[in-house]
Amino acid sequence: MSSKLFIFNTISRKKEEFIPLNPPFVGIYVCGPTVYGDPHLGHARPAITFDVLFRYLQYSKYKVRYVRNITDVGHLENDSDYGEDKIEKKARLEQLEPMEVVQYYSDRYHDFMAQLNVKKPSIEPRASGHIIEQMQLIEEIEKNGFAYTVNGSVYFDVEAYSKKYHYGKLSGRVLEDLYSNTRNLDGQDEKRNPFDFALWKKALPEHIMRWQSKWSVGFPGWHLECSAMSTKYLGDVFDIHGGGMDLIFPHHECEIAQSVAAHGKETVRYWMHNNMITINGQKMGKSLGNFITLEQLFTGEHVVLTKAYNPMTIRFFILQAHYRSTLDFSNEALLAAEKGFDRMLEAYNNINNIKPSENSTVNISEIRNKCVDALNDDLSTPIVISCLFDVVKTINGAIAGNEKFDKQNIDDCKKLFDDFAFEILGLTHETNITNNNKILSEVVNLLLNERLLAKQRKDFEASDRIRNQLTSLGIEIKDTKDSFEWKLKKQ
RNA sequence: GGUCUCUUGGCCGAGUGGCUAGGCACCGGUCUGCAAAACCGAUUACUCCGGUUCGAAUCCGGAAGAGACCUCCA
Repeated sequence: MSSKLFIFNTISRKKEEFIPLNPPFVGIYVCGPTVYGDPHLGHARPAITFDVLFRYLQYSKYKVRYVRNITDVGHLENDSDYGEDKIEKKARLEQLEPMEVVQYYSDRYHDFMAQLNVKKPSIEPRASGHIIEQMQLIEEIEKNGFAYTVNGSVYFDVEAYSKKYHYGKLSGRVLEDLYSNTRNLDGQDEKRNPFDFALWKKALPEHIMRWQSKWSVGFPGWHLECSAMSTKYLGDVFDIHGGGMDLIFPHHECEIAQSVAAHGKETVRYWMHNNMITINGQKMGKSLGNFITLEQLFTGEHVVLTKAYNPMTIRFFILQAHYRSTLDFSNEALLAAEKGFDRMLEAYNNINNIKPSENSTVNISEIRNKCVDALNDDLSTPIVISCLFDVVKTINGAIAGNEKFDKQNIDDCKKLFDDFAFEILGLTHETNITNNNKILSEVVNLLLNERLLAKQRKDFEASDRIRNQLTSLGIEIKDTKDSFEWKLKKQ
């Protein structure tokens, strides 16, 4: 089978072989969060998707520079007419500096991403730290004749641009359609055309974040930061740009236009977009009241959840779907994922209990090849997981005596999980609470030894009483031939 | 309204022109004093209507339903 990585390039709408510009180096830029709100499921999906890409490329011996930005400028506009940002409102009410809000939610984001075992990017630039670069970019665009200034605000001239280049090539938009379909919102009379977008915006008196520029005291347009920061850290042309599908238009379309307008060429070679998340089949949205933050997920405090889910369950669940499919969250689906993932870890822990035999009935290298092929086929993590479950089945079969592993199989099997489940998919073993709490562990062993004695003298009433009480406390008991095993069940 | 995408068994979710992933649930069996776990086995699919084909859930056309985006909002 092929050992080449293919990824779906949004701009060509095809799977393309991934060939880095300067191997072994790979540059990736992913749109990170706007840190004015608590991190939610919509943040987890791109973070995990591109984390797996990052991990897989590193596993494949590439030297990857992964840049994921923090947006902390441009969205603080204090517009009391409509659509006021709740966080901004809160910041204002509590008399916080915008940077305090930014710091708080950046920390929250980092904390939750760490819980999801998302690796830190190589560079995490902030828009507010790159105002000069953004101004320089505007000047380039201006110099090339693709921008105009009105009342201290600078706008990108889409019409001028589209005479020379193709505006809409990423999203498939047609300019003529945009003429007729773009809504006319208030406060847009400065623009020549409704689809023009701001490069620099003059600050209103009540606007908090503002910088001096040659055009006005103001702030950069919201598409600009990614164009400026990606090329600053990854070069004029770089390999992969990722983000959520909702960013394709207008955000990424505008990024392309800005870069081409400034440099005369496109900067991104492969565009990758993850699909959205739904809750019980419905779009997740603040207005619909079905918005689930990561904190709510981890504590279980949300109407659609019956219990708390730990971060690895969420990660596992997200990876069970392909990143370009919509993924539906429901309590039932999460329960199923939790159980399945537990079973997988249980089997992994049981590898050590397999007694090696002379011959073998399993073929681990074949499954390993399937895993590699799956990842090479546009990061098909669901297939990798299904392959791992095939191994789970053979491990359990070996314990039950239906399969035979030789010494090499056992090592290969362990390596397979270590590489694919843990290193590349980034799942982690649960820390076994029995190891962390010696006293609990010894008390449970004590009780179960008493139960064993009761069983031996056929006092089943006593033995069942001990078992039932321990079970109701959340301890799962497994009887073996002459002994027992136990573990703590999740809440 | 425009552009695009999707529609798989009780639930989630892969996939390919014919050999019918995987997880969870359910059912039967093995094991067990009884359970649990595990193992073995069975059952339930491809929204609808046409067409292409020896053969389509997979390709083409149409219908219905769902979703995404349509500008300063991630």
